[in-house]
Amino acid sequence: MIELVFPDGHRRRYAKGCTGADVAADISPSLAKAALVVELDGELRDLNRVIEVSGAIRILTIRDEEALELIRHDCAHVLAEAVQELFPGTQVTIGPTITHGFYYDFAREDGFSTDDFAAIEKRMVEIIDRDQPITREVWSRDDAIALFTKMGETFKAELIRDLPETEEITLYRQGNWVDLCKGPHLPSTGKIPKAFTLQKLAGAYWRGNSNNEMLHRMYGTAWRNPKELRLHLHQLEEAEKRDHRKLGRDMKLFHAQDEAQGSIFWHANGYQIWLAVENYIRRRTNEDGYREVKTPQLLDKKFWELSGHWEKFRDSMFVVPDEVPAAGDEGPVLSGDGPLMALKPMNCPAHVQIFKHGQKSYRDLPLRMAEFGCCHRNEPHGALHGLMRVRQFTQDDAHIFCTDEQVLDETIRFLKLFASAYDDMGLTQIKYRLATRPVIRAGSDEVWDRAETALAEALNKAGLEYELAPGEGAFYGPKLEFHLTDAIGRSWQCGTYQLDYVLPERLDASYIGPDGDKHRPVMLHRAILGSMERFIGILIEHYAGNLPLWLAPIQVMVTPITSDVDEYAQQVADALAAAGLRVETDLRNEKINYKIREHSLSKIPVIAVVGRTELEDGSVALRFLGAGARHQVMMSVNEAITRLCEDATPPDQRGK
RNA sequence: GCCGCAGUAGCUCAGGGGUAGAGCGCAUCAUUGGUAAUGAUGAGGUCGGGAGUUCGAAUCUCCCCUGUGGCACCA
Repeated sequence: MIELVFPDGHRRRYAKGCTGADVAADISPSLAKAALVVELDGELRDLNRVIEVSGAIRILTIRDEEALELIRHDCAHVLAEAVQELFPGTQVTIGPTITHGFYYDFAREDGFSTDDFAAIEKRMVEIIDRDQPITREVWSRDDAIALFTKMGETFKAELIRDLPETEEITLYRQGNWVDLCKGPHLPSTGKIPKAFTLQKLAGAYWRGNSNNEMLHRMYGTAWRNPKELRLHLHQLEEAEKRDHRKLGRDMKLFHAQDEAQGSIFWHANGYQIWLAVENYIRRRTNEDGYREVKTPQLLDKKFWELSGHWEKFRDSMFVVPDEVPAAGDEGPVLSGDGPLMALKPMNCPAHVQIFKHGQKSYRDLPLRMAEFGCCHRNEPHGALHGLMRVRQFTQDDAHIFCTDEQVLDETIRFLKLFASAYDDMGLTQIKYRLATRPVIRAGSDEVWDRAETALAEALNKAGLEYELAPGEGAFYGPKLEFHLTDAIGRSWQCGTYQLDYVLPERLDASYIGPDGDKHRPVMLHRAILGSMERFIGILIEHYAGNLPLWLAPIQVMVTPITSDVDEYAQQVADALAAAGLRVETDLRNEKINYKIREHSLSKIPVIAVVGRTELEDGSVALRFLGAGARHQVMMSVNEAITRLCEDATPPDQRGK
């Protein structure tokens, strides 16, 4: 006999060799029907798997989050079975669950089209209707490899071969279809709710390596019931409305066009956001002991050779020959013989040149050198994405030259500045990552040990939770990465903080120590926002375009109701503008309803409505975005100025 | 760069081997209206580019470009 303990503390004794299904049936017929999987001492197991030992048991139904995960996993299996039935010769590979759904990677010469989805979904429903039991089998490694090899499933055979020796090899069978899988699974295909849909088709490299074969990945989403599915699809549509590319058009912020692929044309409204953000960071860094510099766009290739980037990243640099182009139309414009320069992809070597200019003393350290540096990188075409991934971008960059002993304090100091800036911007969901030494790297292990320890200690002292990203550091040092999420849940790196013992060496930067000898400084590369472009994209999506007043391009729209008050409207606008607010007037011959709608849709935070009443008593009616007409407030022009100026003050200047 | 999808008016999109469509926007006129679309009239596109099939291509085929969703990459 064994004894099972239930979540409510009850204990029951069962014959050794009973299954989860037996236990559920023993409790109630309805539970027997609803049970999908059991959790035994924290391990999820198939309902029909024999329970050999005593332990804590939990019987999971569709209401449990873990069960939803299983449903998604089973959906992936059913998808694979459907695809193999419909497209003979297709090989299966892996099919895990992801947030909100699942995918499955297939190998097939001819690939697939989204036009195939309807037929595949129909077959999936048929497989569910077959309600075939899903059974677990334990196989020996060699037999399993032989089985899949015989079936022509070379990818599966490779997977098994690479499993650790200790791993138990389990196969799951549903009807005639069999797959290598760790499990667990639902008892039968019929338990899968018909609340799934295939969403998209994409290429994905086998084992994530671009040298390997390209597989065909089908993504799907699956839920407990059709209502949940509909809700999820609706949420996706809503999220798309926050897309910065769409809002960028609607709010007249920026555009991109073929002739400057991957670069942004900032319109007046968009550039106003840029300026507000840039000036904010400029104030914050100045206050924190940085000095701002400006360095050249075009630099001789020797700097990139020295830094090591020429070797590693030359294929994504814009290289420019230093040569007078041919004046005539005949023949090539450039001979190609000129010495090579490159548009800077980063600011570091240029900052080192400033550091090296004139002798530096240990008394100058830490030396914090900042630049809003415009950089160019020839990103792969498939990587370009709105403002998030561009070929020309501006970093709120800075380099701190310091001694080894100063690294910890500087890191803590930076983390404080960083956290406070993001707080002011209203961004709270930040993922901190510590990226450690990559396989190919410069510098000794001892140096890396020291650098990684310093960053981890600073994070701990700053009280920040972080995740480790082993092997993802830069070749010259470990990094801290600061990631933010866009409207549809994609994660983007914004800020960065990198420790570098290599570049000062390679570019021969030194300072005179108290001992009178030359020493190497440590270089800290850091950016709070990262790329201005990407950060603004994130801000737009975070606020769904409804930017706080201090960031909004147009803060107030003064709108007369009839044309008799046009002159007064202009006076009000002039008074607000004189107080430093960004104001426009809408004197068009349109009805007030129309104007309110239009300015609300273009996300202008405050509409100042003026009519005859306001003209008579020298007032304005302020209508705030999202609050509606009921919450509008009447006040004198002077009161409006006081109130709006207060709201429009950047967070770092409040109370000053 | 790789795989899927898309490209028709400024924007959103319909259409589809035989004279290019709608709504919004824009222009003009009328209207002066108190809080999310006033009405009328008009202008605007050789349907992303190139080649091919055809009597005839925006439509079919191929190549290229760009965008887009992923994958890979991201100093």
